[in-house]
Amino acid sequence: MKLGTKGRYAVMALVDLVETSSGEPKTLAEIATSQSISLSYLEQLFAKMRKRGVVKSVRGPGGGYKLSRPANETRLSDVILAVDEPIKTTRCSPDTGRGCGPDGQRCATHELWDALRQHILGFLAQVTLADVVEGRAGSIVQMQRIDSATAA
Amino acid sequence: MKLGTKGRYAVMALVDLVETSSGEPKTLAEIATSQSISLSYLEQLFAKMRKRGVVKSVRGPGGGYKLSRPANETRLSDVILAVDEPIKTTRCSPDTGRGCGPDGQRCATHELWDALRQHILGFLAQVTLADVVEGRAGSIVQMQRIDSATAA
DNA sequence: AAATAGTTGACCTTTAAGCTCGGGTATATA
DNA sequence: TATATACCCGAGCTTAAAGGTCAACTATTT
Repeated sequence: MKLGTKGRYAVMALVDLVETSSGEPKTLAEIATSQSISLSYLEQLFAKMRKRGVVKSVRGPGGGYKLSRPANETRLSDVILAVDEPIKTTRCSPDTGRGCGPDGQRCATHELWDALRQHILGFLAQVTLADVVEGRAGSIVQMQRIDSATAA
Repeated sequence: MKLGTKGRYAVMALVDLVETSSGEPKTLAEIATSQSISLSYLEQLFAKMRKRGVVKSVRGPGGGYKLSRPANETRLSDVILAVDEPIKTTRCSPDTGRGCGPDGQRCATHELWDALRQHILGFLAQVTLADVVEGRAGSIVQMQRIDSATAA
């Protein structure tokens, strides 16, 4: 997970795209102006989203971008994974060789961060663009401890 | 949320502390060696955790650090919040003035990131140090979509 | 007093996030 | 076929912050 500005800008731009949708593709220049984001930066973000199939592009005059699928089928996890690159929660493994020894303890925390990452992705996969636009993003996902023992 | 190395190192160090616990306080120098983390860096982390009440220190010869409370009552959210400082999911509000106009659209995404942050914290609050040590951190928290409408 | 061990804060170093620039390629209209 | 529009792409700059070190100090025990 990254959760930098890229993900934020991408979602903001897509929200803008949904709200002003009219069937016709919308140009990045318009979005850049109304959201005050650099055009070049937007181009990078949309290029990535296009590769991931989140949006479609129409070239030439009158062209622009459209969502590939309806807003209520566009998951935020797709958006974030498209623009915010891989992930890197651990430096273990064949990285620096530091931390994480061969003593087995390594995997205890390793497993934890994996679980957290999965959890975040799970959340984002449950929320769609439509949820965000319609302001119900905050109250859609519920969470609870499964386990019985040792809960303080 | 931050989720940098600080949080990782802090948890690793505390796991080490729990696993080798014997009632007696443990010195940072020992942890530094066995986890191959810089001593000075550890000192910074533990100082923060002490201020937050996660650990207690004992000074002088024979001194060191101990957990303030049992491992199964030490929540990871306390640890992370102690070492990984504030949070900063949005640049809206009176920051740069960019993004987030007075057009109301601002709060749509704003609310989303808040929800995500809350969700992450919620997760970390459900998992204790004991969970990590005993390797059950991965399968403790469950999540589901509440809402009925519009789920794709 | 002497050794141990925590405490503090300034400061250096490196990475990568964030953003810009300049040139290219496709397509639609005239 | 010319021209304007708008997407496409990759190199590269800049800066904030994350990651980590150093040195000096204070408290406590033996």
